[in-house]
Amino acid sequence: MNFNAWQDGDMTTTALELAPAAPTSGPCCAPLVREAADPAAAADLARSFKALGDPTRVRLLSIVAAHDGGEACVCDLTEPVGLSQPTVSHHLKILVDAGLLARDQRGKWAYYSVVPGSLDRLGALLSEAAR
Amino acid sequence: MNFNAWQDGDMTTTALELAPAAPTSGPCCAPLVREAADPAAAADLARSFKALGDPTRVRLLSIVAAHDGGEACVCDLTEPVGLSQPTVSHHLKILVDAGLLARDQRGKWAYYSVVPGSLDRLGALLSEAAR
DNA sequence: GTAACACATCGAGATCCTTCGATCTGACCA
DNA sequence: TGGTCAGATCGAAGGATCTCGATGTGTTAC
Repeated sequence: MNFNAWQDGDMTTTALELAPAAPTSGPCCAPLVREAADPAAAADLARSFKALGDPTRVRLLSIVAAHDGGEACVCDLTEPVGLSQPTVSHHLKILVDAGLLARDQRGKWAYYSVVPGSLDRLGALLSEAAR
Repeated sequence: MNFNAWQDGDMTTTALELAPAAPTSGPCCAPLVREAADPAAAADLARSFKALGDPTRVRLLSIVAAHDGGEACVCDLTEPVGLSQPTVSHHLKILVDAGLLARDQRGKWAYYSVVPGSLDRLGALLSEAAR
């Protein structure tokens, strides 16, 4: 997993070529509004993105994916992110609840791994959303 | 833009076939940790996802994209999401700051539109992250 | 049985986020 | 010049989130 490419890109927020048909006066509020994402679908989506909306959780996900065997226990994660064990445990629970990480208890250790396809699914949804 | 497909899927959080080499006893904390995403890159990524981590903002993005000409003004958005004008303005600012929406002032109206490629870029990053 | 260990859960404090009414800024019109 | 409209900005209230130390739970080792 390579999240570092995010930094190197040219995320230019260029001005858009706006549709010429847009009026500059008169009533601007068209009565019909195409509701592309209903509230329930939006809430589901937002829940997944919210889990990725914390730098610590992005790092945890990344470290787990890059770890030997694609899995890591809590004690592997506290030191790299520089947070306490309860805090790391809290973030891992959020990632599990979002369906991004899976938890497997083996003996006294809890092993976390990335759920296959979960990131792909989110990514595909974003890539296709703009069409 | 169709965000509704998110609801229909089978986002199964199946148990993973875990690597058999993982030890069930002995020291579990390997000294070397491959840091896949450095803190700065993780923070940048999290900032983008955090903008998408609110159901209202997902709906706003979706409504803007589905609107005539791919753009909409604030007065087109307050009624569909059922929130006050200052609140909608606040959410739009967050989406603009995240590079997902562009703002263009024409006369006394402010038109918002999805920044081309911004969602694709995030989506591609997620799709490739798991590799 | 008892001790040690890995991890989850439980408050609590600090901070951030969402939302609103009120107000301010510009643009347009008479 | 004054009025109206679209939208941004400004506090403030309420709730959610992040983080921690303390503690509980289950497993392993002696």
